Amino acid sequence: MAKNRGYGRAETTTPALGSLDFALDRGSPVPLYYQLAQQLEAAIEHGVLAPGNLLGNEIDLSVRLGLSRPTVRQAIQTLVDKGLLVRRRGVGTQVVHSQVKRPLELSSLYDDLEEAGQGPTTQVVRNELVPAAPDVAAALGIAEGGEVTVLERLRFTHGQPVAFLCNYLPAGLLDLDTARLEATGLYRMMRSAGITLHSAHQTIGARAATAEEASRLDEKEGAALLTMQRTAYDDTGRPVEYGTHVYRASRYAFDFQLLVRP
Amino acid sequence: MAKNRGYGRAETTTPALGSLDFALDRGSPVPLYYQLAQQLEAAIEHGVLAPGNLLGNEIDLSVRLGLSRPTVRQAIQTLVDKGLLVRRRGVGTQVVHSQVKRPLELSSLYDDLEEAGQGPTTQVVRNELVPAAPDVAAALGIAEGGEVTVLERLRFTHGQPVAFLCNYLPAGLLDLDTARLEATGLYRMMRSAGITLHSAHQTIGARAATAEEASRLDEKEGAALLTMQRTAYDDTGRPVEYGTHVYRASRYAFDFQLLVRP
DNA sequence: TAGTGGTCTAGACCACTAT
DNA sequence: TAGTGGTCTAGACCACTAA
Repeated sequence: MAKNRGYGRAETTTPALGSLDFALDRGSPVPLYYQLAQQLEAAIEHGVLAPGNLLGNEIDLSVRLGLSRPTVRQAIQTLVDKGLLVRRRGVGTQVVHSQVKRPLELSSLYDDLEEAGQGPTTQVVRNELVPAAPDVAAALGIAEGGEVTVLERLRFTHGQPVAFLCNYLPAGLLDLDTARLEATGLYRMMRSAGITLHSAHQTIGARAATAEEASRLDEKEGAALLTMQRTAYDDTGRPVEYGTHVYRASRYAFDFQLLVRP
Repeated sequence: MAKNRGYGRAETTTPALGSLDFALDRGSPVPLYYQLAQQLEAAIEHGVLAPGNLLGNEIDLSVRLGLSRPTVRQAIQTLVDKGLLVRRRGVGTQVVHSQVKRPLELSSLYDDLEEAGQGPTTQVVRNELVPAAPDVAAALGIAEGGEVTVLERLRFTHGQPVAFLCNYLPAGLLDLDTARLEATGLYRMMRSAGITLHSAHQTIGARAATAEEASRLDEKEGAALLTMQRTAYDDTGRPVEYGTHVYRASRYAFDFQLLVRP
């Protein structure tokens, strides 16, 4: 009995990849497996490798490319991790039917808006050192009453307010120049300060706007707002930012791609 | 100049791990790297390996365990992928300071509620075959007007409505028995039918409740609701489900853990 | 300079899938 | 049965970090 579904599409189409030539540069500092992965990804992106296409077995590939099998496997694995390829024992490696574009990102509102061509601007409302409230202290792993930077910003696109952002950061983590904060996003400033974000915990909810929020965001009192709380961690697992954000639901929604880890 | 932050914690604590003994069973069908990864994870979970602890270099580890270095690396890599360990060239491998519990999940409302001890129940409002509307057809990659199953459910906890779920599935994908749908979740039914979810695209937003939604969810008209649209794909990338969900913001919020892929 | 992880090789055997 | 990916070994050299 097939454990399978009644609506089929051909599992394989063409063996393909025969004439595909990959240019590997052994002199480059870029790892060989990475060069291969990039070129495979480009081939998939450009449709040279169509969904359902088999990639050919790893041994042949490694011989043709003059690489060892583990190296080829490493290249393939990175694309499997990205969700572009699927491996099936006894079958082969094939291009996933429907592609996943953004595997997952710790999204930055500023980057999101800029990418969407929304020309974001920022107005810093508050930027000072304060003693940590209990929730902030807990989120940042700091003693209650310890110094933290509080940052309140209004974000606009096309002159319209989109969100009110309140963030807390460990004091001294970063030079939070107000002018730079208005010219770029917080995450970009952290990145350029050598802080690499690694993970985050997010809670997304909704509620009605208070009178104050309504006036700040140019909504009516009681309008639906989207809320997000986020704690972000750097690559050693130290909390580097805790934020409470409020978005106008009429102008913003969260959009992600999820991958299920096997 | 240090690219580093002014609030420090010691980078390393104890070399540790000296007496930690791992039991590897070569007769087991479970891969060696996986056995090692599990035992390392358990040691971290139980605090035997504390945050900041160095793991000792890979060569020594492999000698001590009687494994080859690539096998040990593979074990470590899976934990790095999970966000439990950090590797630094020239430094070593250490346990992340603040741990990430759920790296990421394609969350199922039913499972979420059950896990939270909320005893979810479901009422199937509608379960029939209909021709696909344009948006549904586009999401499922099916011809417009083609047959799809439409499923409308109300989900409760403690007798209170939490969400109204509307899902579309390719016709014939799954046997959608109403009784089973009321006893369990849709994703569980898909999983037990051999469909392995692989990725999904989600949009989360908010809006005010319409009169109809308000009466269904026991809210007032205009109350803030949390909305989600999701298209889920199986491991070959075929869309297997498209859904439009509405949650009572007063009773539900989305909660995730995000990992940034390097 | 010594020690670490990052990359790479050239094999081997096994488990699973399809025919 | 033939072909595939999954796992594993025992080395090698390099790039980076810290002292």
